[in-house]
Amino acid sequence: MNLNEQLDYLAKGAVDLIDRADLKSKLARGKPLTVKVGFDPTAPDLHLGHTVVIRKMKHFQQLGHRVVFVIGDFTGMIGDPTGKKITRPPLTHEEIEENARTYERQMFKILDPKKTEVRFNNEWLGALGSAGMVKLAAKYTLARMLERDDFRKRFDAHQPISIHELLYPLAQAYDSVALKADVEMGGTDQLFNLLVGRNLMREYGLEPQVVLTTPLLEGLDGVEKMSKSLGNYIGITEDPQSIFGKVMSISDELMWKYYTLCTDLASAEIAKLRAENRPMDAKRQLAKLIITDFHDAAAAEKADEEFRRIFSERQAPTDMEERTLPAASEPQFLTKVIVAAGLAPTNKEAQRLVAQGGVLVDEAKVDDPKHTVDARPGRSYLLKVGKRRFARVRFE
RNA sequence: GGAGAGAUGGCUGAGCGGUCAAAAGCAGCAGACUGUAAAUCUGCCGGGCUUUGCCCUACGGAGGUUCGAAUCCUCCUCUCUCCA
Repeated sequence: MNLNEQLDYLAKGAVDLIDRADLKSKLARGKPLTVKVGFDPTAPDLHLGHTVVIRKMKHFQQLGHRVVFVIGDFTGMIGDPTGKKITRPPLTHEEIEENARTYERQMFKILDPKKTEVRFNNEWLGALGSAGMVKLAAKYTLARMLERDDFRKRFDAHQPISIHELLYPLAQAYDSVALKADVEMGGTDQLFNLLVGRNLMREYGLEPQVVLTTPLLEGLDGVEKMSKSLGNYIGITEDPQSIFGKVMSISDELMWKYYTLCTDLASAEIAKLRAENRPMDAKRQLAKLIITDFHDAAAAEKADEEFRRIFSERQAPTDMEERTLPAASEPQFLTKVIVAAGLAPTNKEAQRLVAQGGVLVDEAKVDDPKHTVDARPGRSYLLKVGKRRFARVRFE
């Protein structure tokens, strides 16, 4: 790739790039750049939303640059100010180690371990001491801190801003100083913090880092940003079948954003796919690409086949859970069997499902909530509840 | 320190002392349709019970008034706003 192609490749999907000319001149030197991204040590379960920036890290790696994955064990004590719960109890050393290992396990599905450095920012921030912290704080002013949107809003609204919250952007910025970062990346919500890094580096007489922000990825609902607490996420460690299904469940419109942010396809290729106007095929392809990243191509193919089998052809999956239930001489209510097999949480729910025609026993619809099944030893049934819950139950 | 507002089902948010298992929206689930677990439409959406009904639990917590309270009173806990 020539210089401009490299620039385009790295800028794909980015929201802010500050600034392009700086990045260009850094790249032009032909030396590996230090690319830094910080992660919160308290939430080590990565999902597709996190992969947006991780994928961008990979792009830098592909071009031969050095990527530093900073685990904010020091900044984690402060917690990025949100105006809500502020100070967090510090994690123990063991917890941090454990979280770091989890991070590594997950992010190396995407990143090249050989080109990735993992660092903890307590290494240099802890060493600073209180005197060092005061010196650091002396480099910045309140007025500049209030440029940050949420600080400004809280200040204007007379809501509390604790002093230590002001330290967070500074501490994060100091990471860039300590690492002599050439580039720092983060979500769009990180823009202010990243820019503080740029300013602080100037204060320390270093060449300011380039700032690149990536969009926040909407979750499966297409509205809220993807997050574990909202349950609208695709986890990096999920099984292929679930990932496939979840991808298929996003809206046709949202799919293109996922293509841009969660695959390595070039913008032109994505535009071409879109022009073909075969959303289902495009979405299947997307699902397979994502699964290939976290598992492998064979798993992706298998998930696709299973999906077609179950939803397009409405057949039972090839391998499904088998549940053994205690036999009884008396016939048992189907609803109870459904609950016992773990296909519905409560009897009431099972009744509803049956009444609404969502239950098939051995491929035949049963819509009588009082339906009973023979439960003598050796009897076995294929249960289908709703579109995607299957189990074979056997009475022993 | 003082004054005031509020706490309702996963979330947002209505609720007249009885007709409230509690409006509405969102999320979720099911069905229909389909090109997908897209979109759209319809239904369901605390739990138990061999169930056209009965019984539990539920409106921040504890008491009280009442034949009857999410709705009234008292105290407590928590959140927020304003004044100092």
